[in-house]
Amino acid sequence: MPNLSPAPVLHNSILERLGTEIVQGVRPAGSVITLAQLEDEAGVSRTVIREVVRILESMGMVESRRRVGVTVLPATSWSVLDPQLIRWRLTGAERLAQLHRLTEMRLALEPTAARLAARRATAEVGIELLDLASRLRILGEAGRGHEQPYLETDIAFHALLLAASGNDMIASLHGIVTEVLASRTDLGLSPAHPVAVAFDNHEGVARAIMSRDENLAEQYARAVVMEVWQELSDL
Amino acid sequence: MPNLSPAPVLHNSILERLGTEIVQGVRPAGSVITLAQLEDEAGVSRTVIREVVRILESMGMVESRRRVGVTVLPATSWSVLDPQLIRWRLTGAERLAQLHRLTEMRLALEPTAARLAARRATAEVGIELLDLASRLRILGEAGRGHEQPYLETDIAFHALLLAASGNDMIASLHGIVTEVLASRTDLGLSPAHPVAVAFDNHEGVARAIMSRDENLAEQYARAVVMEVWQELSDL
DNA sequence: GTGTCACAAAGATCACATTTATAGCAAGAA
DNA sequence: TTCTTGCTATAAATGTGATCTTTGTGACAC
Repeated sequence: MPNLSPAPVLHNSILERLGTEIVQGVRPAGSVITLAQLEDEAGVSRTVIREVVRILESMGMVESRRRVGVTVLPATSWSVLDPQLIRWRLTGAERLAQLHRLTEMRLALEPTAARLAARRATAEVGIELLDLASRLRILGEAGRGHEQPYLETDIAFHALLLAASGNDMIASLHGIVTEVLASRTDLGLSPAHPVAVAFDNHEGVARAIMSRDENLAEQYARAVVMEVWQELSDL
Repeated sequence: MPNLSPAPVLHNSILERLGTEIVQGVRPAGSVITLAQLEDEAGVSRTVIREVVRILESMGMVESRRRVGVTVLPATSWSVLDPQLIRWRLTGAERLAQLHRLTEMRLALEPTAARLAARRATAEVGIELLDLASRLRILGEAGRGHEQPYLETDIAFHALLLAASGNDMIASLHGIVTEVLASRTDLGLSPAHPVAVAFDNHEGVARAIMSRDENLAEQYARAVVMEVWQELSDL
């Protein structure tokens, strides 16, 4: 697992603070603050604050104007697909809503990714997918569906599927899948014994891709996500 | 139309320059440059350069390390869904490849957006969608399919559709649709007289949403995007 | 309303202190 | 010899602070 936590440079921690504060509504849209205020609120120098504000600005979260200050922008203008922002919105009160949104994104992406993969994936990738799918079955049938290895295998399967789409925009969203799956386990929603049809669906995706059956691959992938989607709707 | 062009502040123009240079391969992955070099290459002060590098860093395009300098990262780690990066990749040699990627994203998103809209959209939104769809028919049958009003109506239709999904992550991707449609007209691919089935499909989406038929809405939306997808595949 | 004027705050530059990781070299062990 | 291990010099980012310039806003006068 790559180290996702950013280097312990000053501006990163400040960015993290400000970002989460905005997301959680501590600093609501329309609220204004000057660089000088931010400066001594955080107890750092001008330069650091400016760099942080610049990043937030490039994410559409704030706007910096002369003579006015730094204004928090409404959520409608945020770059909600930015990985950092995705993470921030998974904390606090927003978490469940965010999980819903993310799962809907999966519902859109994974079936299409499977379709594209059926068209483009190499034989090796197909084998790898099938291998991961059968490992899921083995772990699941052993009653280990709620443990770390199952989660990791699941993540690997879906990341590979998205990558196999051959579209880097789709592949770049593997972080979304990772967050959803991890949160699911985290919230205790992952059963020790997953239903058998889940294994069938995963293997179905892999087999359909290997036999280049685009429609079937899409169907199975949809079934996989639908299961989680249903589960989440009940909450 | 909101003003998308950034304020004419110094760091924005430098950002634009550096960003496109990286995207177009002028600065390949792995290439290293120091802040000092960038500084007098661009002829601006250190502060400006630092802010630019921070933004590129938050987009996963460069990495800044002590004692080494600023390293360009491989495309695999870029935030390819960042609106700025999307625009950059639509310039130069990357353009056609980017259009393919974007269309594939549409293929994933729009059918699901239609499905969600059928579940959630208000009656007003349904009416508005149908209105836009019939305007498309009127303009198209009048042989004005390649003109600006048609393009604008088309963009409005799809933006509203994505917004009606009720998922802000999906809605945030309307920029993608706008770019694809605009490029299509720009490249002269939009016929003066679009095929009649295109109007049927747009209206079909609107009507299915109004009658809350999720499956039908998804099907029609897929048909709409498929048409463009086919078209683009022939290039 | 319309102009203009004062000023607050961001934008930009500069100089300098601090930190850290790399590279190079030296000494010792295998 | 060759391969570690450890030290050291130093390049470059990181961080601080002071200062000047620019511009948009609000208020005041007309």
